[in-house]
Amino acid sequence: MHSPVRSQPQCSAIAMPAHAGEVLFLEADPCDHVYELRRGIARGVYISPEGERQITGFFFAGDQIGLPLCDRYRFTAEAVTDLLYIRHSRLHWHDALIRSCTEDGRLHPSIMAEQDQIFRRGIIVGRNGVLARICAFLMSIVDHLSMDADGALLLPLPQIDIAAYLATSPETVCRALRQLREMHVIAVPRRDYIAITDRARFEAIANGI
Amino acid sequence: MHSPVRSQPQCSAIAMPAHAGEVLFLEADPCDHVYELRRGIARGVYISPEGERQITGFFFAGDQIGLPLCDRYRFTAEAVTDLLYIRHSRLHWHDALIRSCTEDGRLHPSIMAEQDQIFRRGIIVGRNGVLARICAFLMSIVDHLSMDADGALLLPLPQIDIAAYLATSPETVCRALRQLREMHVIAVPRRDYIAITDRARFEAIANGI
DNA sequence: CGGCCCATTGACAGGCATCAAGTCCGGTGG
DNA sequence: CCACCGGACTTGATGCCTGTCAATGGGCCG
Repeated sequence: MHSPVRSQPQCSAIAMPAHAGEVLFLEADPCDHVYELRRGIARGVYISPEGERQITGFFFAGDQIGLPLCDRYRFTAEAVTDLLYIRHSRLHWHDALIRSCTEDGRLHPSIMAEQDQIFRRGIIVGRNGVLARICAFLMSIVDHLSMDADGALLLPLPQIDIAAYLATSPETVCRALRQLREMHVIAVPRRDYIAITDRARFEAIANGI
Repeated sequence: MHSPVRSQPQCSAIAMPAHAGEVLFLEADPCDHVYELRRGIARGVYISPEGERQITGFFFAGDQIGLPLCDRYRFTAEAVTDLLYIRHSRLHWHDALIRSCTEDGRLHPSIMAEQDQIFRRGIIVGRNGVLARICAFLMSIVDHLSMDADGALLLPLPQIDIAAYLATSPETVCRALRQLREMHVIAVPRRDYIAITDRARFEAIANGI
């Protein structure tokens, strides 16, 4: 069966743009495409039947979003910042999977990466104490953040989204960040920037003191 | 279509027993085997560096435990009740995966099942309100429970484990169950049995009123 | 029968959600 | 260039939820 409509051979050559807030795909849509993020940050959003909004994960450059493990997307994907992404067809991704399976003898790394992320959020949200949750969350994404000249990390995530990820309220996130600032564990030199000033204590809090 | 995976003469012929509390494998052990549960209930346990214990999921008859997506198990697997299980070698499982991949054109269902379970716990734990968490949890496992003659479901899970799954305390679980009983949403005819007496309200609570 | 673990219940304090203002910032339009 | 506007962030006050500690009861197993 050859690819129907969207058989762009140059498919992976052109990165498409998306503006902040834009929707890549909706929950329960048939997963016909895998989105490979090239630049920017995206979020996975799950909305319960009554409108409770949870963020199931954040995606960074290099991540694959919306793997077709089942027929329909389990969450909605939205751009947090402006994006560049590439859209692979489901079949193309499936071929790559089988190739990686038979050649390397291991599963496509993106499957593990996706599951790892979901698993990690479960553990983080399962902690009690907002300080621990925030520090654990920041630790889990710190490797994906770009560092400024003076050592500050660019963190372009609205606190609303952090709250939705950590299953708490924006006010609580704000207060927790202030507390960390007053403890001299982190610093916020500029808007959207954060610096970890006391790494040891930071990790201690993340792991539950 | 002939029966797919289960044609192993020796391997799958003998189901091994395990007693309640027994460990199947430990977190961070190399995942050399996949455990197929035939009878009983098992739990996945994650223990944080400081000893905080979370249950990442429950496994029922038919489930595959410990898929080798990465090199090492991400959680410890323990028997909740007495078990019967079959242990497949990693290679054997991998072969079955590739076969299912190339023949059916879809991934091994167990991968999806595992990810589904992890995802669902994240959503459940992310809710606030213990009543909602408990009802959502029970809804998610009710299909795996066997029903008694009088319509009561066998639920052989200690409240301690339910609490560790829901990221709360055993006392809170007990109080929440009592509250549901007083609301006539559930009934507890015998120890380890539960009956849902008001399905509509039950689902309403599970979904957040 | 004794011991142990689990379930239950009560008392209490602390954390966090919620509501309500107020402030800051970037963007837009005049 | 400036004024305006809307959204995000911040802060305070308040009450409920739930975690914690402690004690009791109950069932199971040795």
